[in-house]
Amino acid sequence: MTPEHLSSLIVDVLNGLATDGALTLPDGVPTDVTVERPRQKGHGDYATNVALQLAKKAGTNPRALAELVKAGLEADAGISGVEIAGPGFLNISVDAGAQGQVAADIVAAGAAYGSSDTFAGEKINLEFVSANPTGPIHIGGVRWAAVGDALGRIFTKTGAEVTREYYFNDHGGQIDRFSGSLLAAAKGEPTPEDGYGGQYIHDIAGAVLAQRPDALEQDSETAQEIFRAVGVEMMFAEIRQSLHDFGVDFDVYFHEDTLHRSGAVDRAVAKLGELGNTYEKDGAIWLATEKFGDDKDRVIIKSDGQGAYLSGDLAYYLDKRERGFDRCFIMLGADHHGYVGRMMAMCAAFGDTPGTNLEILIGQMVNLLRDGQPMRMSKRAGTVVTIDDLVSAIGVDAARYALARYSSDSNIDLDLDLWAKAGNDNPVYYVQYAHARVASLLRNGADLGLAPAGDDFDPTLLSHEKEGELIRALAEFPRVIASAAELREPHRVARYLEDLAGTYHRFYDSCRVLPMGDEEPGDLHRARLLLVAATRTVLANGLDLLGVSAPERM
RNA sequence: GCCCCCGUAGCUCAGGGGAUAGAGCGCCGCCCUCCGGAGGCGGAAGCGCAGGUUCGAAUCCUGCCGGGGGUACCA
Repeated sequence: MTPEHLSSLIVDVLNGLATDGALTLPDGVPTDVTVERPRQKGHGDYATNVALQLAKKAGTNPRALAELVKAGLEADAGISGVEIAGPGFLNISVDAGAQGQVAADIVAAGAAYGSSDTFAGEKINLEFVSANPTGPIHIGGVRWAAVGDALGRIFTKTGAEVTREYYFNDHGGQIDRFSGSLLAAAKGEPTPEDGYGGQYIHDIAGAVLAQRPDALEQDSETAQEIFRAVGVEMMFAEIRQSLHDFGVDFDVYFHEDTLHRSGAVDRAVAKLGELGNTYEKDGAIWLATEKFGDDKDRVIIKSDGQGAYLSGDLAYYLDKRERGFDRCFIMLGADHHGYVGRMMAMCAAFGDTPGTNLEILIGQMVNLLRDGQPMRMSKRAGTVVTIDDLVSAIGVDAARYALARYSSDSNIDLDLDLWAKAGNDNPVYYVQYAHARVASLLRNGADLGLAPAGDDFDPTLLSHEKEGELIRALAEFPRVIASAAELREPHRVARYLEDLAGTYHRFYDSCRVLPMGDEEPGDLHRARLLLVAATRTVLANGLDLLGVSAPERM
């Protein structure tokens, strides 16, 4: 008996009452009802507030409706008891056998456990990181590397077809400044006024020269073009490598430049014009975004004929839609939240539905602390903290977990000393350690010739209070994933795993799993071993959703 | 000025309207006769302020206070 089963059972009961005429709901019976785990002991294994929710619509009082539902539920063999409490809550106790069976089901499902069809049939495009190829990925982009990739895994787990995409801004003025900076560095000249500083510029300039020793002998326009083409390619390769090392590989690396070269920008602008959403003013072409909720209209083709930055986004969005993505996600840092209004307006200007066809997620800022002090980052001072710096400081697992365990709505301070520590106060170790302990216990069982219970499994053996709590925690996993997907909040998975680790520890403390001393191995040992195996499955599957390893030993 | 995010325990943070608000760390007091003490049990301690909606608000709405980030024919 999982919460999902219980929920549909309650719906069945409500439908039965409606058919019998005992219940009249103007809006019909809901297809889904809330089933939650009460935090209070004595409130049953599960609780539902359906009677409270529906009483008013049904023209009855909550407790009277609760009585009807109670009678229906008690008829089911998987339910051992139902009580009505407070204003009309139904507190439901589940039969130990029906509950214990969940452990076997989890082990049988294995790596697939937690999957659902919540987003089945959805073609989802996730665009994230998309850091400019003018320097290494800095910490702001890394947050979305961790969270965006986890979100992709979560969507996949809930049945969606996911494409991860990186938009590579290799067009426009900043690229000119980047190549100008490389050229200056190669010549030994100071960094141009509006250029990029930092050691990496010199490194790349040197690398370009090594590849093209003739570069400085060309006229300055040709030379700059060499530095642009080769430098951007090098930067791009470095970014891809860093992301790969971080465990994030994109399906599509999309080059902005191709949109301008292929005429895609012109077509997108023309299309918006046909829809009556552009106009000319002061020699520029404007997109009428204000009527779609933006603060003001935006230039898309500048008066010099060049596409403004937004023009690439228009064409890119259109391209994604033409490739069949009904849901396009763009993940941005809080320093770009000002784009949301114009992007959503742009989406509407194409005749699409903002919030459905286009969804923009904003991640707040990340600060890094070392020795309790914030690491001040400045591009000019060359003190940018990159993805590689973070990984070398705390490792990939800790970095990904640390960035994924907080709501993206919160700005966070990551204490590098804490996250580098092998200890209980480091949440990633807390969860990974639980997995390692579980794996160790299963190994020890195997050494004793004890395997988790198989076909002979008697689920009623798992009737201890702590066993029930652990099983119910494990049974939550699919719902946690589904809600993480629906709310676009991967941190829920991390928090769940931390709770699960605690629940497991309490089970382990109360319930001896392996035989003690010369005790004869029995069915209870093997049943508990099955429950331990189920726990391992969930911990491993959960960590995998975050892109964090599940070590066998630590 | 206007826009976005945040304000919950000493600290870092969870809590998608529900019953007595949680976790980890820190603090106080306990538990090692065997499966990993990176563990378990108990205790002290909290929703920024003021209104509103609701049978019910940390959660939704409004205002204020405090912190962070934005507000280009740059990309």
